[in-house]
Amino acid sequence: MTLRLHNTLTGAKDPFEPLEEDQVRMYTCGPTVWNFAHVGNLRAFLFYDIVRRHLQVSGYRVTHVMNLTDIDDRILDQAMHAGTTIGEYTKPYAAAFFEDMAALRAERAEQYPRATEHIPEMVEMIATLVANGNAYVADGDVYYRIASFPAYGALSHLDRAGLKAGARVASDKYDKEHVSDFALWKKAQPGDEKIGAAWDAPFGRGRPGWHIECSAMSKRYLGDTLDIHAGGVDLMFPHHENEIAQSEAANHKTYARVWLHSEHLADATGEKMSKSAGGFTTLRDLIDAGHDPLAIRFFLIANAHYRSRVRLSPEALHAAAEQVRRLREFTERVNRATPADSEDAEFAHRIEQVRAGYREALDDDLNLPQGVGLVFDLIREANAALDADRVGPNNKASLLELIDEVDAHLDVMRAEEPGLADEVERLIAEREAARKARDFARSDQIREDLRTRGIVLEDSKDGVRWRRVAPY
RNA sequence: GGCGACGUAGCCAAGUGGCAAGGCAGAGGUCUGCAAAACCUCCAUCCCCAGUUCGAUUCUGGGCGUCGCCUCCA
Repeated sequence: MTLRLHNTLTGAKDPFEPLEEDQVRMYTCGPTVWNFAHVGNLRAFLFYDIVRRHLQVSGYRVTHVMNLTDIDDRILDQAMHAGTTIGEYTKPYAAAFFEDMAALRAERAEQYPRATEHIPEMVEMIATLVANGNAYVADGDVYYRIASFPAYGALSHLDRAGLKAGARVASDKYDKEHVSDFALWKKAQPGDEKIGAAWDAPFGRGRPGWHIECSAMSKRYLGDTLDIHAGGVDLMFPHHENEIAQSEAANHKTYARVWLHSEHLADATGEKMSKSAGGFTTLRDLIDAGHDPLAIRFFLIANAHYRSRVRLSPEALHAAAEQVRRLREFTERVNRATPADSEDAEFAHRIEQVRAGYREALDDDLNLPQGVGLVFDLIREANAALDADRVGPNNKASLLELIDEVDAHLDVMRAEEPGLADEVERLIAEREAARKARDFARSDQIREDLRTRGIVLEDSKDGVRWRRVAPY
């Protein structure tokens, strides 16, 4: 089965075929670094991670570009209030973004271009649009002339009439030909110089509008036509629509062949989590509350399909943590298992069935939740087989291969444990001595002490094992 | 007002025109010094009403409900 992806442009699951046979050019909308990313933002970023990983699993070389928006109205406001430059203001949030991504085990993109470092590319594209008649200068501002691009609205399936009715709050200070014309360049305002938010351009000193950065930077790093462009659903209109209008008018080429949009994360009340509405949750908040980043990763990528809304709740995070624990327990068990003398042919067949089913689920528009369901089925069967000593060397090898294939997406099973503190090892040894002496009061005392510190001991016939859990 | 999505067990969730995956929580059991882990067993007439069909949770229409986009937003 070949990879099929739900393309917003066609509204269907289309077979995926990149322009070049083995190479995928992917552009994804990254964070605006005006604040910490909230968990909803991170869901989208981890969605990109799954796309990227599955493309690699499928044999493609992936060039993935994710932008950092380090100039926009909110950043200007904040820097102004803080009495600093936009560069200084955004620095910690950009750093926090990379920390969050690392904590969530997202693979790094090939490029993370920043808007403020690509002003010349943007100015050049805007100049082209003006020269082509797709944009006009109005008192130092430059606007995109939507009337010049008939295909406008094709992605979001909104027609012009609908847009006009929707443009409610657009009557501002600007002098636009049409209410839904959007800014490519904004004339410098008093105060912009002081915070480092103004650049020279043929149409006057100012700063870029939001949408132009993606068109300019994707062209710079990936060329005129992208294989995949991904983002959250809320970017579909107007952001992605505007990108298409800009890029296709400037380059006269198809901008992106496949558009992928991930659904929102909802807060506990069921409403979309959003920065502007206030009351959003960051990764830091969840970690401070005792949640394991691996569980958060699992929840965000595997609890629900990427195109369905998912609600953040402590219960859901707990369930995810339990699933991660089970996956990791299983991985360790298979790793240390002593193979049986003979193979179980029927079990071998089951492993292959699940491997095939898992691949099919992922190929079917990245249905990770379905794939994971199959894996849990097999884990139960495999545990039973291990209990009965029916897992031969080949069976074991197949299981390990399956684990690797699944972990190529999940990346939670092989994630390393922090080393044991010497003191903890000493306590385990002391408890073993107590148990041998049948001093169970002392032995239970030690186990309980460790438990309160977040370490669980398990006795087995192969010796004592430990693992970390949330302390209580 | 326009466009769109969704409604599956206590909770999360996948899925299909033919007896409804998986996880969490819960109940009982096996194992264990006690636990833990693991395993076994149990736990759903798929929002409502019509229609199409031999047969619908799955298709069509209507209703109710929730949410998203149309405005900065992953």
